[in-house]
Amino acid sequence: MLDDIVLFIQIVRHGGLAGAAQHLGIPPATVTRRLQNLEKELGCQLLHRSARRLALTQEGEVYYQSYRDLVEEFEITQQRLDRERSQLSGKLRVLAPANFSHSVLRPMWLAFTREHPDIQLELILSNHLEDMVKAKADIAIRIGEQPDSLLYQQKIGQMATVVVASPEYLRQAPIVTVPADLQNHRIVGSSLRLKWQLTHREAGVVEEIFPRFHAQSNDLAFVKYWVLDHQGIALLPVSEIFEELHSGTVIRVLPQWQGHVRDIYAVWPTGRLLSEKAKHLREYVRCFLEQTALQSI
Amino acid sequence: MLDDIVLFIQIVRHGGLAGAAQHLGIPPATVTRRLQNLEKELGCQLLHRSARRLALTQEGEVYYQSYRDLVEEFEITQQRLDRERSQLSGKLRVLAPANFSHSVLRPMWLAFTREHPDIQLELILSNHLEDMVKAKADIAIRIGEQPDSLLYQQKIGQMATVVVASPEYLRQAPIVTVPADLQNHRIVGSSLRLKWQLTHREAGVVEEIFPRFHAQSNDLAFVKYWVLDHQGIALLPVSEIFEELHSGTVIRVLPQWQGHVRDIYAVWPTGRLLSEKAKHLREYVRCFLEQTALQSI
DNA sequence: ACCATAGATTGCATATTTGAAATCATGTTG
DNA sequence: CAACATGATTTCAAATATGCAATCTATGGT
Repeated sequence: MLDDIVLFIQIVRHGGLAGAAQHLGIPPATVTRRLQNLEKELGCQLLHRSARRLALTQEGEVYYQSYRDLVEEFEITQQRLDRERSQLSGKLRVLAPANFSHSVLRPMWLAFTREHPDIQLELILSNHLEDMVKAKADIAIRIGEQPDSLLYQQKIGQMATVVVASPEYLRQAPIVTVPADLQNHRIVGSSLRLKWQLTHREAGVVEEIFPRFHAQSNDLAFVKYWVLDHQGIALLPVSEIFEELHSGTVIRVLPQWQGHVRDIYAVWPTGRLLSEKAKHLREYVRCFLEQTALQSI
Repeated sequence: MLDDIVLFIQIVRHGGLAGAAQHLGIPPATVTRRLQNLEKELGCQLLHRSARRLALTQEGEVYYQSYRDLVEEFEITQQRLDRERSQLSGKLRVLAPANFSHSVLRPMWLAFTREHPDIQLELILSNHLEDMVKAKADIAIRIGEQPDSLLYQQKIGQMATVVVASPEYLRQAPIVTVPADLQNHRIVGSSLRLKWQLTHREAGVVEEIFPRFHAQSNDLAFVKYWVLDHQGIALLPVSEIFEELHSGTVIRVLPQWQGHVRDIYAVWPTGRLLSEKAKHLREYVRCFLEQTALQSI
C-alpha cells in the first residue's frame, strides 16, 4: 500500500510510468500493474494515461498533494539511515584513550589502517573523556563503563591491573610470594584506588589488601615513573606498563595474581546507526583484545 | 519495504508480533516473515524476540525513532482521505441555485432525500453565487462555468432557453412561424442578453435576432411576471418557467427553436476528495438532467 | 492522412508471498 | 519442578506478484 503510493508519487514526479520504472529499476509492467492495483484499492482512478500523455485525475491530484511531502521525508530518512550504515569507505572518527592506544593498541591501529586503506581513519587520542557528540566521533573506545544514558556501550574486552616493580627494586627487597607479603614493601599507587583486590588466576581466591602507600598520585603515568625509578611496587593497568613489561624494565610481582579488572567498551551515541565501518572497527578491536588476552599477560 | 517498516512500527507499538497481527488483520506468520525480511534487507536485527518478551535492539531503536512520526503522519493522512471518501452516510452540504431547485430540480431533491434516508442533506439554496469554502459545502450545482481555478467542475447537463408567451397574449397577436416574425411582437427580456441566438432543433440552423424590447429587467423572475401578465414574448431558461409550461399558463413560441444553451456544472473545491456521497449526488443529478432532457422540453 | 515510435498494457511462465495449522520455545503457575 | 499457556516460528499448498516479450495505442512528424 505505502509502497504503491510511493510508486505513484514517483510516476507523477517522472511524468510517466516508464520514467519511474527506469528510476526504480523495475520493469514497466510492474509499474502498470501496481498502479492499477492501487487505483483498485483506493476505488478511483489516479491518472489519465494514454500512450503519450499523462495527467493527474482530480482524485490523483488530491492524493499527490497529500502524500508528496510525506514520501519525500520517507526517502530522506531512508537515505540518511542508509548513509549512516553502509559506508565501508570514507571517514571514520574514533575517540580512544591515548595511553592505551600508544601501548596495547598500537599494533592494532597500525594494522587497521594498513588493512583498510579505503577507510580514512581519524584517531582522536586523549586521556580525558571527551564529548563524543561534540567531537563528532563515530565511535569511541573507553575504559570502564560510562554512566551516560545517551550512549550505547558494548564490552569489547577487559584489561587487568598487575602488580609490578623494577628488577632493581626487587633485588634489594624481600621476596613476595603471597599478597600479604606486600605489607613489608614500599608501595606506590593511585590515590583513586586505596584497596587492592587481588585474584588468584587458577584458584580464583580473592584477597583484599589496604597497602600503606609510600607515594600516591592521581596520575597513573607518574606512578609508573616511581616504579621505573625503583621506588617500590605498584598495581597498574597493563596498558600503562605494557612496553616496560615486554622490555623487562619492569617485571610482575605475584604473577599468579591480578588486580581488579577494568572493562573496555566500544561506545557510540544513541539515536544514530553505527556505520558498517564503525561496526567493523569495533569487531576488529574486540578480536584484537581477545587474541592479546590482556587479562592474563 | 516501507510497508514492512510500517509493520515494524506497529509491532513495536503493540509490543509484540501477535498484537500487530491482530490489529492489522493479518496472520502472525506473515508478520514474522515480513519482519525477518525487513531485517535481512536492512542487514541488522531490529528486535530481540523470545517467546514471551520483545525488546528493541540498538538498531531497532534507531529505526523506530526515525520512522515512528512519519508512519503516524502517514496513517493520519490515510485516515483523512478515507474519511473524506467513503462515507455514504452522514452530512452532505450542497449549494444550489434557488430558482433551479424550486422548479426543475424539485422532484429530484424530493426523490434524493426519499431514496437516501441515511444521507443527511443540507440544501443551501441561493440565487447569488456563494463561496463554497466559506459555506463549508461539499459540492455545489452551478449554472454556467465558474472562472475559479480553485474549483473542480464537471458538466452534468445543460439547460436551454425557450421562447414563451401566455396563451392570452398569443391569441391577440400575429402568428409566429419563423424567428423573423418576432420583430412584429412585444418582447420582454433580460437586460443581460440583448442578442437572441436561436437554433433549430433538427436543422441546427442558427438565427440571430436583436429584438426591440418592450420591457427589460436584470431579474428573470420579473421577466416571467410580465409574460404571465400577457405583456409579450420572452426568451427564458426552462428552469424559470418550468411549472408554467407544464400547467399551460405559458406556452412555447417557435417550439422547434431554442435559445442559447447554458451548461450545468457540479463544482467542488480542489485539494479535497469528493466524498462518495457527494459523488453519488453528482451522478444522481446528472442522470436526472439527462432523463429530463431539458434541452428539448 | 499516413506512418513511425514512445510508452502503456497484457500473456504466460516463474518466483515470491500468503494463510491455516502444526510446531517450537519460554515464562508462569500449581 | 513439571504442566500449562502464550506467543513466535516453520511447513506446505494456494494465491499473488514479477519479469520478459509481445501487443496495443495515441501522438508528432512527414
